[in-house]
Amino acid sequence: MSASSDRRGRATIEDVAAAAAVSVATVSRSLRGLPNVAKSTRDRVTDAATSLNYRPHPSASRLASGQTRIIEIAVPVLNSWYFSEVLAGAEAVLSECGYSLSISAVASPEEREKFIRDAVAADGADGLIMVDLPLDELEASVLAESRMRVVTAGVESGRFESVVVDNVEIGRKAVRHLFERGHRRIGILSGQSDDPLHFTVPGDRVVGYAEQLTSFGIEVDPALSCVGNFSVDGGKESMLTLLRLEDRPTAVFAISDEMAFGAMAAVRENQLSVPHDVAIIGVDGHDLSEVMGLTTIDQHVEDHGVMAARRLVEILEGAAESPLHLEIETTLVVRSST
Amino acid sequence: MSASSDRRGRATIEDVAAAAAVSVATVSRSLRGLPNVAKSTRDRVTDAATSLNYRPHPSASRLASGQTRIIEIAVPVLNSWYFSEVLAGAEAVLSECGYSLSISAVASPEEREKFIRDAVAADGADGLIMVDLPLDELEASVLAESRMRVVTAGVESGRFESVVVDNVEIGRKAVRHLFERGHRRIGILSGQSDDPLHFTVPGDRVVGYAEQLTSFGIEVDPALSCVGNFSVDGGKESMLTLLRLEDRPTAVFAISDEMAFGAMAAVRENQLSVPHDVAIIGVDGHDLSEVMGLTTIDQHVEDHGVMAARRLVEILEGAAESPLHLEIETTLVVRSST
DNA sequence: CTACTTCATGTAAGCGCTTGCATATCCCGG
DNA sequence: CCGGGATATGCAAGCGCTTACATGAAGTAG
Repeated sequence: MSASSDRRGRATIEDVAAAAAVSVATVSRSLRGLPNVAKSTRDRVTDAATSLNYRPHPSASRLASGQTRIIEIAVPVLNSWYFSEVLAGAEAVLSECGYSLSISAVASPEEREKFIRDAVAADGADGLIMVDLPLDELEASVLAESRMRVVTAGVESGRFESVVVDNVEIGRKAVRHLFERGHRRIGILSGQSDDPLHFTVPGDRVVGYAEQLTSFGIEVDPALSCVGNFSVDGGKESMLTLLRLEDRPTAVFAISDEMAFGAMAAVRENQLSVPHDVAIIGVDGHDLSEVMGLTTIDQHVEDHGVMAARRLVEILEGAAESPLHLEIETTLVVRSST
Repeated sequence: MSASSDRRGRATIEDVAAAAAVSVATVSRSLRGLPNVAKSTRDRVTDAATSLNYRPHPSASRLASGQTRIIEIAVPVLNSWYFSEVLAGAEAVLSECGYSLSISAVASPEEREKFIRDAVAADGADGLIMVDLPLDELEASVLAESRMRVVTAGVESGRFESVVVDNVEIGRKAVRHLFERGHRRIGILSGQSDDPLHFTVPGDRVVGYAEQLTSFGIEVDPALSCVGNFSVDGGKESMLTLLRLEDRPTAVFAISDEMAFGAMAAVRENQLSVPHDVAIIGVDGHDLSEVMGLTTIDQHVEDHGVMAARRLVEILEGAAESPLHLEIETTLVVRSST
């Protein structure tokens, strides 16, 4: 109505100031809850802001304050059960705390390196959550020197806080469970363990598997170890390979539930039954594991996101930062597949 | 080293200008590829920028230019197969085109309304993709009056471009397929169809189901219709209900693959077999449908995200905007469940 | 050789906020 | 009745860019 709404739609802090008959400084202070504002003034400002449907312009306040209230989150891929759980957990706490979440898919180590350089140089976020993206020395120091606070999830980084699970223990747990069920010939479907800087999770689980077997006095048979690619298909292919063995395993540890699903399908396709002919245990606590009757080691994935986000917010709001590694407990959920 | 790197880490446009011995205006023009810059100058500037590892400060250039190169994407939930596929598709094209992706989970109509008001008032993005979030009249006009360009996915909005599938046709297709397989008593597992402003997809699929049955001269039996909640568990529960019927269906149309998975589990739990006792068809083209042997109507979900993002970018780069509804074809994939 | 174009570059005014500092007001004890 | 410390508010200088406009340097035609 009045002359204030000239600039198509958006009300600025000046409009509010005019409406409340105060200076823009007072509006800024009032709206952000800073001290030394008279109650009556603050009310007047709040009313004016409300009636104008005013929101501070994000870019302007970011530029002026140097804080963006944006959190970047980088994941290897988006369309995967695991990462969308993490994302969901992180989003819930971040939006609750008034942060925006900006996501990027960072598939390869090259992309990762570029992502980090760009992110740091552009300086567009207050914080960064790296999910299952191991950092090399250079990347870590580039990040450490930036204004951004960093929390990693899924992998430890040494220089930043992280939320992790004990993947070695997961491997042990799985073997222990199968051993208790009477299995002695235990196979494993793992992920690609080639590049330690690409993805360390599979390696650790394999280590735990081998460790526990050894401590049970069982020799680790390389023939029983198959490398899939963390996918349903990968699990299926690998399982088919194992089934073709003369002396095939009586139980199989799939290092992810999705691989386990593939494995179950492979077993059934061979007219064999789970768990009678082959017992299968997975890792994740995937939505579908219950309905599939899959025994799994639940790693409470959504909590990874929740914890990482929570910790990052704490750090940003001033909590002491210590390169501590928050460990999420895993729980064995026994179902009909073992 | 030199006096330029005073401001902890970040190089500003002034540093670049100084290094290249030109004005900041020239740096800006050079780096953004604007015309009227001598080749030699542009090279000098580019070199300086590279060696300083300079990136324009996002907030500053956003404030000055009025463009953010941020796209908001709102989905009902993040941890769902469907939405993470959409997200993955959108992210791929947006990052390719140099946009950042900011995500929000918007669960209820109330949150949706708040989300829209905030987004418009804050004016923090150039564009917005609303996935499976129907807009009421007021919301649509609030959005229409904003600076943001909007594309919807999953639902048509009338006022904005959208990418959709023909959900009625999906219902028909499913019934047609089951009919051709000889089934006459066909049940349906649908989602909650109560609130048309909450989610319209289930309703349309039910309509197609009913339509096709009718046109085959089969009366629609309300007893064969069960409302789940788009989840595996929902599908399982609903299926159990149907199985308890005296005259149970010989085939069931689950309006999502995840519900179909639940249904398959329910059937097996009753010592019955799929497809012998009950045939099941789903919708989605879920990653696991192949391994589960589920017949499904693939709706190429990732493409929804790709198309929505692509169209939004086109609009932002100046393409004519027409409230057209880009329709993604669906394809029946027959497997062992029918 | 001059007048008029073009093209290249610089100048400076914002963009809408935040925030350090200055100013004004009020209340209290002496 | 006055000085001084709180408390409340305003002033104005940025934050790091973009961009309209002014200026300068060449080139071109008459």
